[in-house]
Amino acid sequence: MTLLQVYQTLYQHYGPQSWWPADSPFEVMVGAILTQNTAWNNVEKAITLLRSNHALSAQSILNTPTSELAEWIRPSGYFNIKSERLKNFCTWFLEHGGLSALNKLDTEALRHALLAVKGIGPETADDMLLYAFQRPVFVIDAYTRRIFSRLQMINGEEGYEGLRHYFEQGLADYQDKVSLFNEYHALIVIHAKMHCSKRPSCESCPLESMCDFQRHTT
DNA sequence: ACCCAGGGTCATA
DNA sequence: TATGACCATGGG
Repeated sequence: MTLLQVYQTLYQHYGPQSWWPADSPFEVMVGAILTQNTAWNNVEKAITLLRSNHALSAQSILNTPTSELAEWIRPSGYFNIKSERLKNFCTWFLEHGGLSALNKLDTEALRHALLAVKGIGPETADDMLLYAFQRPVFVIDAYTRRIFSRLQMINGEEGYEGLRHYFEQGLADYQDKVSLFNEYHALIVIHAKMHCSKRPSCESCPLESMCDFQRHTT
């Protein structure tokens, strides 16, 4: 079983996902912070509140008192921490000259700069790199670990960077990596919600024939 | 009432 | 390096 075959199976079953659901790259990045360990449904409510308060720009977020910002993003959970993280990110964003200036950095430099922001870890940074900056970076999340260890393609104990390299190397021959990685991660998330959450429903799962789930649990 | 979600930081050993 | 505690809402 290859990474490309798994991708094709998911794509044929679920179709194109056209991620990331947002109106602008900046909104992608805000969403990436708000969705940390949180259901996307709750993030949408928070973003709607930010939009209705005209707080979907770096400057307007920084102009908002942290306590008020926390109220607006309350539905996304962890609202006190996340309001701090949003402000950290916005300060960084403006100090680096905004989107156009950041886009001139190469991918490694941009990734390093993102990871220096308090509140942005590897997955959040890679969400931003792939879905806001269109860089060929494969996003690793808990679903990726779960699905591919059940497929016995990884053991699940690898570190984040190790897994990222595994996926990026395994798909190195592919032409349009940004589009492929974009769809692939989206398909992993959609598929996991349907079939591979911590309470799996394996009936009519498109990966059933390759999946090892029963042997793992019994 | 319990489990989980499109993580990350910090203190401790 | 590797655990554990903590953050907090809303849907199933």
